[in-house]
Amino acid sequence: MDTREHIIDLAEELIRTKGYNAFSYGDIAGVLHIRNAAIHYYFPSKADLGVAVVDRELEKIAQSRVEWATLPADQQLRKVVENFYTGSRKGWICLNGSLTPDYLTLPDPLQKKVKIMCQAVLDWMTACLEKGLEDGTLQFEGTPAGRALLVMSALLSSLLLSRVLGKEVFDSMLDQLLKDIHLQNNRS
Amino acid sequence: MDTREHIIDLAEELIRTKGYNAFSYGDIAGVLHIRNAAIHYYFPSKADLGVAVVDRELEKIAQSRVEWATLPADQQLRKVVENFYTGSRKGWICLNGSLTPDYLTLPDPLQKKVKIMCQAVLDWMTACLEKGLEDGTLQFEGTPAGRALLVMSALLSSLLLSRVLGKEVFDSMLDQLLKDIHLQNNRS
DNA sequence: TTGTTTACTTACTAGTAAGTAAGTAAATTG
DNA sequence: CAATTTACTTACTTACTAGTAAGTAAACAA
Repeated sequence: MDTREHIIDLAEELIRTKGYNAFSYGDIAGVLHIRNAAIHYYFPSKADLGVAVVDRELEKIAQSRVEWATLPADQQLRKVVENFYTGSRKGWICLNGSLTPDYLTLPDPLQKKVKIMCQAVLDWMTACLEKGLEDGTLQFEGTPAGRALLVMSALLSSLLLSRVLGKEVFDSMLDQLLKDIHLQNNRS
Repeated sequence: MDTREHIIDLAEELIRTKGYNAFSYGDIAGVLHIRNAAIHYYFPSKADLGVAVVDRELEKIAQSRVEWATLPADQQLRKVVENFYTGSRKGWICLNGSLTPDYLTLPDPLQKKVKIMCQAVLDWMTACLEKGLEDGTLQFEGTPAGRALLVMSALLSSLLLSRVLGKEVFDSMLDQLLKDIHLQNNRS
């Protein structure tokens, strides 16, 4: 019954399926059976709505980091992969995969948030890989920071490409990706 | 002086910087000092223009495959990487990186072309990695098809992420990526 | 009970989008 | 030379878009 949260939910879905520039307040209003102006009441500009979506994602990331902090690195990674698997089934790409291609067209405050979000994901992934080396649950070539970029990149692209080329692509990519860090893929 | 080609040039630039949904005929008309309707003369609908951009890219891919066919696999890959490096310097992402996130919003004929383009890049990359195993210029874990997905993914994402996080990201990713296929990065 | 805030709606503006129809000057063709 | 095609322009329509201003019914607070 929380209209504000409903709006953010739908905005996230629209951004992750159609992209920031391809959705309008009308899309959301239609589903929620309210008027466009009601959305402007909560989010005066579309930029504000975009920022709210990214802010909520940033909170989720921060929460997960705390919540999973005590788990071994391989289990943390499995949980991340699980999230991407859920997205893939729904045909949703990740926020970074949706917002970074449109980066140059985004309003300034949203650009800043996207930058923060990218860095947050990368930092988390780097920390996770570092921990994996320490607790012995992961092994890979190169530095944790460099490997983190490739892992992030593969996760992002797996959603983009599997939507176009078919879901097998998602499994195939994750299989190869996890082997690169010596993590057994227990889905395939 | 070939207006038609000029229009495709600009459309490609716009798609690769701002995205398909964020550019208009007006953007192109303004630069070329012609009217919107002149663009409709060559490309009746925006879908036609999008298709023309992808078709030209498909031709370039086919041409390169033929032209480089006799080169060792590592040299072929270096040429591909060179292309991405050029894109990165200009802040252009690749067509797949731009069009796959918007996939669900694209007009049907353009969706079909994007699918064909993705598959063409993937096929070429797979063939290239296979050849690398045969001619001994490349070594990697897993199958050529699986590795090709990761290479393609890393190239695509390197452009997306380096625009947001800084150009160092591009170098860092390519370094790690090339090491995974035992190809020395002669740029860093 | 009165005043204020919350959560909207109605009605509107101004701008931009793709796309079309009709006209035209210049080049090309028969 | 006449007819036609090429490469546009002008002028327009239709459909959205984000965003705003003013109003309102219900809930809440003093």
